[in-house]
Amino acid sequence: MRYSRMLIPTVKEVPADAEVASHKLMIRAGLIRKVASGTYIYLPLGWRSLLKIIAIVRDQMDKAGAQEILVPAMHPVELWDRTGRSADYGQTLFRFTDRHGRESVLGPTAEEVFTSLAAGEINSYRQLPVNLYQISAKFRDEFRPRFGPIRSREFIMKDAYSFDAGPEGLDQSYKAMYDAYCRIFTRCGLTYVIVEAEVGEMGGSGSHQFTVPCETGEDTIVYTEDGSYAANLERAAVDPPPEQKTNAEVPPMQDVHTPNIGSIEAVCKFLKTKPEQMVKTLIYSTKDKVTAVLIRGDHDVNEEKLRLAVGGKHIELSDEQTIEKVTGAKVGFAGPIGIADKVSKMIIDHAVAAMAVGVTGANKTDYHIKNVVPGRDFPLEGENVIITDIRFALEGDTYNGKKLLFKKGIEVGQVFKLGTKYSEKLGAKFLDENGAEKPCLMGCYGVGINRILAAAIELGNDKNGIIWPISIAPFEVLVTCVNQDDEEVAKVAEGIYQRLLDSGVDVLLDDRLLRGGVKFKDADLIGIPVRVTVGRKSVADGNVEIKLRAEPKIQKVPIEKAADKTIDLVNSLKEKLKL
RNA sequence: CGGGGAGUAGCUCAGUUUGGCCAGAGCGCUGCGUUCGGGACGCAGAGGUCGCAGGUUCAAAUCCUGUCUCCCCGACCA
Repeated sequence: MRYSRMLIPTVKEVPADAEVASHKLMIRAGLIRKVASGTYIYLPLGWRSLLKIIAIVRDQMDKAGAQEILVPAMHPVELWDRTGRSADYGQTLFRFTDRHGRESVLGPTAEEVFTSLAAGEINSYRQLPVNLYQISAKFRDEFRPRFGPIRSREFIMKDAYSFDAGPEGLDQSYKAMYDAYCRIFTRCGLTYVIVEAEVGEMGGSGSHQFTVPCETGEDTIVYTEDGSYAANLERAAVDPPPEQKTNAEVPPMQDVHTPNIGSIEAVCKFLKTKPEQMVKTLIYSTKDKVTAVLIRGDHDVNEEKLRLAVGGKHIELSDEQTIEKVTGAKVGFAGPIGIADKVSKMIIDHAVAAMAVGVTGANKTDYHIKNVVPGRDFPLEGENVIITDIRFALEGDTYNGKKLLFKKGIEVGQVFKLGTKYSEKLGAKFLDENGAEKPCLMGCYGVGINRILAAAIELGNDKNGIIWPISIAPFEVLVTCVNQDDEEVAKVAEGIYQRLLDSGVDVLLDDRLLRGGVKFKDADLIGIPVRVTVGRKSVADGNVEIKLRAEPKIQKVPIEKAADKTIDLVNSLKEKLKL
């Protein structure tokens, strides 16, 4: 391609609404433009990179035995109602009504559609296993789209769904995808970590998340230094803290007047105590039941862990009315004393159970209680009392006695063992060799195509611009003709360009009638891995210059050897990515 | 949805406090000339319903009301 004919609108000024490096550079290098909040146009350079990522993903999926299909982005809402996810997904699900009044959703993922396909077409164990995938636009009405393409409302995802006859088969399918993902991310030039992940609203029995560590990531991964444990924050388990003992006998509970002081912070200031001495009592609701949740003042509830503690049901904070009804007090003054009888379950974080004494709400507006002793003043055992781990890990907590460390990252892929959640609800059943009807065991596997692009830029950039891994760079080689108006120079550049083209190299020729400085700045900004510089200076000596974007070194090469040398460099860069 | 901020030229922004001067600057764009290996310079030019709708006023980018959009922080989220 010729630069002079391409739409590559680079900009000097840093865009006002971009925060992170990848977002800024994608705009500056002319890869994307925003259309509306969370929706982006991919311009020629950006789209070329996405296509290369897609090609890598497709290649690896096909090699892993999966088959590509395409399903509609528009799904009838009934499918989502049948699995209950229409409600569970809540407002993140884009919905619309057509002229006949039929309600549809824009697919944020496609378990329902793939499973209903399997329900119709797969009837026998002889057809299993099967793994189907698509690469297509997905839609999520994010609460807050941000960081450009890292969290957008429309994005491209590769989603695969495996169907197996038994658990061993599922394990194999899962492993095949897991291994394919490792190859995909390696070939895309990413460094990544694999962590245990929570299954969330997906449902199922196990999951791994592929995350690219970088400062600007939205995900937090939790790991031990020795590498024996790694999980994402939603999942990360913590040890119960050692039981605290007090030497002295704790005096009886005592009400304290705390007018209009409801927040942990305010109460601590007022009572001159610390958040870790407080017990927060939160009222949660499932569909029809109310649960009291006790957690230490300095901890936060991990709703995924909480969801598991109540048997995997959807759970959310109760509304104000319910809280006031249960506690008999305004929001901010809930406490554990005497509440066990008023709720269906009382779930106590094990850090609370380990406390010797604490401060709690009094279930009385404007009052708190001092000298509360777990076990003495509220029950630690009983039919409806559960003591477990329901909080988010904090840096410095331990798991299996080892200190937990945190790292930020961008999630680029996740694999799930779904089991029979969807196949049962949507009737994806088959007859086994004994003629017995069984639901398929499913797995699902997602790759965020756009996020790979963003993550690669987060990892590969300097103050001058992007530094692409060659596998997903919009072009492999840039031939910069420094003096386009000099016939001799232009001819040399053109010759090298043609030879590279003929050899199948993905090459861009900067043939614009511009000053050298502008071309060099653009070259660094768009970050093509190999640059061949053709200018009067060196052509006079019969040479051109070859430079890698990632390295400062410039080497002079005779004109006639330039193309071959360039091809060698391209091949060695590809080799490093195991291509 | 709660809190904060912003909408003025293609882009980045000034002007709004205290209504009145022709609605401005830099970058980008067009033409001409000089320049030409790290975002050159000079001259000439094009480009704006000041987010939108009402209102107040002799007069509104500026004041008032409503509304839309975008960004940041938070809760939520594969």
